[in-house]
Amino acid sequence: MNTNTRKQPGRPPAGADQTVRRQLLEAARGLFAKQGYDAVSIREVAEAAQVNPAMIHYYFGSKQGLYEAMLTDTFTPLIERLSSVLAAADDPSALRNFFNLYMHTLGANPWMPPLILREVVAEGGRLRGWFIQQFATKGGGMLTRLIEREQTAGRIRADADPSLTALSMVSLAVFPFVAMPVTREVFGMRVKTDYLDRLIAHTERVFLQGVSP
Amino acid sequence: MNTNTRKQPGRPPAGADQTVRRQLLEAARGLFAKQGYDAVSIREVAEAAQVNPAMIHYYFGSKQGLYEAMLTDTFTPLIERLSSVLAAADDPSALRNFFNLYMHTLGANPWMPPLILREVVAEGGRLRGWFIQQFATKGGGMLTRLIEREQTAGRIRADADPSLTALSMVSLAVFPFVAMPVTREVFGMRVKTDYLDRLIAHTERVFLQGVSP
DNA sequence: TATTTAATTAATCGTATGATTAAATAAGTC
DNA sequence: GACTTATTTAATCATACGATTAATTAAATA
Repeated sequence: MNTNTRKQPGRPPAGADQTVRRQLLEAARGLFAKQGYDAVSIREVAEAAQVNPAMIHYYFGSKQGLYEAMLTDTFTPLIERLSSVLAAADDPSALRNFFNLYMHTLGANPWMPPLILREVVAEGGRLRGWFIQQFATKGGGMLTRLIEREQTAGRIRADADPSLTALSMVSLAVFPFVAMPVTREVFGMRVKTDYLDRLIAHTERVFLQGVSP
Repeated sequence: MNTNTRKQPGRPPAGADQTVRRQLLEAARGLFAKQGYDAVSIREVAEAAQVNPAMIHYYFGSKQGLYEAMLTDTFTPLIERLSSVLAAADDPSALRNFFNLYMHTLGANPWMPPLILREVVAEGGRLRGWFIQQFATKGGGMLTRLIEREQTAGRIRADADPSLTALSMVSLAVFPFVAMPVTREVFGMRVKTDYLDRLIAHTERVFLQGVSP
């Protein structure tokens, strides 16, 4: 990918993209997602990005700064896309659309599930508060309201608790991805090209049928 | 709890229980579950257990030794109980029994979900291999076979993929617990005494109805 | 051309950590 | 009572880590 000569000291030409900054963000995302914050040293990140360790402090101030920059850089687009889908939730296929976008996004970005696991779900996750504000209070509340709307429309049985129903939906949609490496071995699943589609179709049906009147 | 005088140097009386060892295991379980392996220093564990840091090496050889001892001490009983329930899976309520034991156990031992998250589900979890061998290959295979049996009995629709069905079941049963601190805030759930029972009843119904013919 | 600014490098600092050791204490063993 | 064994303590070691600094390079600016 990087066929140019190695970065050399000295002021870069005008209009140059900050490739070093981006290399650091990407290396950090991969390593932090796989090993966790504490287990990764800034020296490792620098080596993976093929830059000098001091560059981390030059661009991000500290290890913590690099980490937080990587997190916002990673999750902001996801949050925005999900929110927009949930916002346009008037049509009857909104639930199905949400399922598809959510699961396809997770499937297409393999580093997302482990990061969400560490930063949102796990105890002491640094993104939990931010995530709850950004997505949950907004998106989660919207998800609950979407389910209530589906209930009044008669597509979801009326005696189901909306919050618990939303939780079931998220469970079905998220867990298969965060647990993918385990479930593969446990249930002997092969990674075929159509696995993701079969998983989504199956999950969608289990949920919709499970909460139908 | 510990009203006796502080432990003093010198050989203990015969038949004395190794309280220091047990205190270390319990302190380690709480801290490691909450903060993760790297974030916890042996000095913290020793302080929480009110013993000298060198005791960790005396009893367990190393931090790693303490950690692994704590993990086996914690998960061996769980594995055994789940396996035994899955083994006696001839009666028609086996699925319901599994749901109840599984979710009640997780609900009754709050340190289990975060530990499972870190050690089994998360990338690089130290227990993953062992867990897959112990529970998954055995228990997971049994779970899949149980579902196949339910299919031939006509209680689960025949066109459902057994592996994906097992995955849906585990998703519904596990995720609410590992994500409990988040979902509480996201969906505005209050921790009432009957929350666990309502959660189990709801989840059980969503699954059974979702996979019914 | 002279000066300033942006980027990169190598070297180093202070600290927290896991680990180890030798000494001290007290019960068991003969 | 001599001495062996089990447990606890305090002190110390080596190291890896995050962080900082001063020097170096080259483009921008004037």
